Amino acid sequence: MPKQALNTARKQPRQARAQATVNAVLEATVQVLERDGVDAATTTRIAEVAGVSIGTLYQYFSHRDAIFNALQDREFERALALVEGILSSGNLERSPRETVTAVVRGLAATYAACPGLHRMLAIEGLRVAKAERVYAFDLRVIGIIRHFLSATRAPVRRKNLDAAAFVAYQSVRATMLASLLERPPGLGHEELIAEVADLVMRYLVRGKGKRDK
Amino acid sequence: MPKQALNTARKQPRQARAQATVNAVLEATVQVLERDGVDAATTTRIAEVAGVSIGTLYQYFSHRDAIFNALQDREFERALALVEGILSSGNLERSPRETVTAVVRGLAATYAACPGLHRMLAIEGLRVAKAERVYAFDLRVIGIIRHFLSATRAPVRRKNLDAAAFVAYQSVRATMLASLLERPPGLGHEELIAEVADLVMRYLVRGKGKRDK
Amino acid sequence: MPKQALNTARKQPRQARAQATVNAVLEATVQVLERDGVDAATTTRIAEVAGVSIGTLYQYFSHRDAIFNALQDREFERALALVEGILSSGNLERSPRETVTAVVRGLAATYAACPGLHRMLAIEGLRVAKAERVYAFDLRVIGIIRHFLSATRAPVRRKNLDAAAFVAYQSVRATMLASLLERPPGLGHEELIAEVADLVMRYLVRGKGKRDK
Amino acid sequence: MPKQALNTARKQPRQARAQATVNAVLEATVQVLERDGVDAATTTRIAEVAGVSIGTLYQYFSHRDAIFNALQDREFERALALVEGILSSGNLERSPRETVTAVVRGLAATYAACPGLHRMLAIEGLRVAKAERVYAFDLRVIGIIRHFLSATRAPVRRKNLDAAAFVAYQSVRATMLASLLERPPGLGHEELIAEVADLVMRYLVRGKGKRDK
DNA sequence: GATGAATGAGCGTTCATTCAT
DNA sequence: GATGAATGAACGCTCATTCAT
Repeated sequence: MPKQALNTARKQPRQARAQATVNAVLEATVQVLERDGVDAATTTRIAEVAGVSIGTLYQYFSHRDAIFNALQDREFERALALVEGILSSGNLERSPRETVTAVVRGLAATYAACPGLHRMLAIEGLRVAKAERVYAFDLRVIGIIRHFLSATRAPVRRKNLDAAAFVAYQSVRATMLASLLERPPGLGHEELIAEVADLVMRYLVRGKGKRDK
Repeated sequence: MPKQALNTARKQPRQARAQATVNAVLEATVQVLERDGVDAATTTRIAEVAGVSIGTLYQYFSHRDAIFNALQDREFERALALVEGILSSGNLERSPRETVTAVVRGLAATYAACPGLHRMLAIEGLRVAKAERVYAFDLRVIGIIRHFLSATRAPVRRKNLDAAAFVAYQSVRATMLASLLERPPGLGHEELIAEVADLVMRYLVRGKGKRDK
Repeated sequence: MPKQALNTARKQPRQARAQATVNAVLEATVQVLERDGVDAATTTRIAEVAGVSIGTLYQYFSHRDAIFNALQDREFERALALVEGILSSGNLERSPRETVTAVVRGLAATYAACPGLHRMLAIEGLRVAKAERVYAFDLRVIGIIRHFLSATRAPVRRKNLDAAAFVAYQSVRATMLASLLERPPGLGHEELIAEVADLVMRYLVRGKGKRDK
Repeated sequence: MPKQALNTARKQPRQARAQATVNAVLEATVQVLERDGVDAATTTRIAEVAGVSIGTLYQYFSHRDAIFNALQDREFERALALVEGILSSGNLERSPRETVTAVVRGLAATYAACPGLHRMLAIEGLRVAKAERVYAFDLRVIGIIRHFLSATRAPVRRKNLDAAAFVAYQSVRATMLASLLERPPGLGHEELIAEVADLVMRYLVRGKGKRDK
């Protein structure tokens, strides 16, 4: 079972050159997304930027959405790894606030690294056709959070851990993304992270206001 | 004060029939959005469902986006009125939790009334071209929330009211919309409202856990 | 036989108000042509500028081209009257150069009064559908010029008077219009008139160089 | 030096098939123009006649006008080459009348080869948007004529050579085109050429009446 | 495998014209 | 007569996708 399978990939890129092409297309897409926005991300443009012919592109991606899906998978995987890494048992000794802050900061950094990409991912995630994929991802995040909440020594306030994980995740995600795209004035990056972390902390953990250790 | 201002210069409906047409187009768009999703909302389809020729549609909307914009305005106005109604000074005597719950429930109801529409609104709101409109709306919501926070007798915990309003609004919005579109299992509607209300309450108000009155 | 019959007119405007409407439409068309060019001369726009509803416009002009045709008739009539006035027997005593210059200057003034209109007329005149109308007009001009050439006491050089009239007319017309629309530098208005007059003079009249009286 | 430069950035035809397609489109346009006139020259029709899909057409021409522009360039270049060839220094020994007649005849032949095309070119040339292109061309013709006038041994009568070139060019152009489109009776082709040549000769050259050698 | 020319369904939009009020 | 809301054929154009070379 390959760790990163393109669901709709036409062929398993076994050769190095093939993998290089796939990467080139993926990177090109991100680049186009960042530089010119969603609407510019046509297959022609992507192939062009990737330095590859449109025919070659279609040899590795059965249709345009497959590229977006691959990108989505990649980001999902990345986000999952991030969250999992921080919430893994090894960090159970850290203070809850530190842990939460680390997750929020990590997610914020992920979004900030390529806002255009995440803008697209957010748009695509809202299409009915993509609902399943997003939902599957959400379930995995929730699973991880849920597991952490039931393992942590911190006094968790919530009863319904699934609900808590969902609410916490959506709140963090939406707020960080919105702040990145709208850039509201009077809201510094660090301050926002602190606010969101506090939002989540107070929601999840009993008696853990700002001044508590 | 025009009852329904079209953003782009186009014929102002002077006859009753004209206003009916505008409404028909707007309703048709919502219908298409609900039934078939964003991608089906072509001008041809909308005109068809509205029982109107494409030419007529263009008499009242200078371009397709103008329809979406009108819908956005309508929903924005609706949401604003809702929030403002609940947070207005008349409700200062209510318990903070009741107030917050009312807002969350109201927003949830608004979204639930036409999820497809709000899905589209969310997508459009993510397009760079629409950033300004969304931002302007956000500022107004923030203003209302901010005003409430500084007027309420409840002990507000936050220092930066703008940040608090932004974080609270985005969290509520995203969570309610996501739950509507993804329908995660094990998360009843009322339970979700209670969770989100609690999230916001603990974040905003000092010492107001669930069991407090 | 009405002196100015609109060939495709729907009704004879017997009442004063009707005639006023026809004029308003015609003037509005000229205005739009001058201010915004040919492509802006839509029926809607014309009706708007004329202060008349589109329905009313169509009560006096069976189709858009009827407006253009009326304008063409009007300008043709105007040009014809001008040329005829100058070339009429009463002016036979004037020096040929004066006569020719007067015609050239008159035509130039006519074009300069509303370049946009004549631009449109030139364009329309090139459409196959309009060939007949232009041809009929040309025949009339040629007739007038021809008559003058056979009546003048000046020594006419040409044998084929029809050919001469045609060549002279087309040359004057094209040069004056082109200079108006392209405004070539280093070519003053008066200088151009003198040049064109000289072109025609030398072509038509024997031994009538610039320095001859 | 690209053999055929498209004004607007579009795929440069690298394969032989591509160049064939470009030619097919251009030829198809001329054909449509000749057979059915300007108004029939829709992109769909052109593609159809070219035996090519509409998409293919747009691979080589960024918009419909680009086709017309390419055709304009081609004809401009052709006319320029013709005039330049005849007025080049090698022909200085020929009698002026022969030279002028050659130019007039050449231009007449060019127009007669595809009247529909030149009708369209004339119409397009009258659009404000195209003024620059026409003007640029006119400047080039004028330059060539001017250069010839200052190099010829024939006694040139005009002082302002720019004006003379402009007037002469416009006269020839307009008369030849009008005669082609209107086909006035009693005016044979050769006779017209002789008339126009005489018009220009008498205007430009001193003491060179018909019977002079 | 790679290429890129070719495809065409389908989109948004315009505007001359009609006709119920 | 006058109005202007409604009409819809037709246009220019895009872009994901295919397939001969």
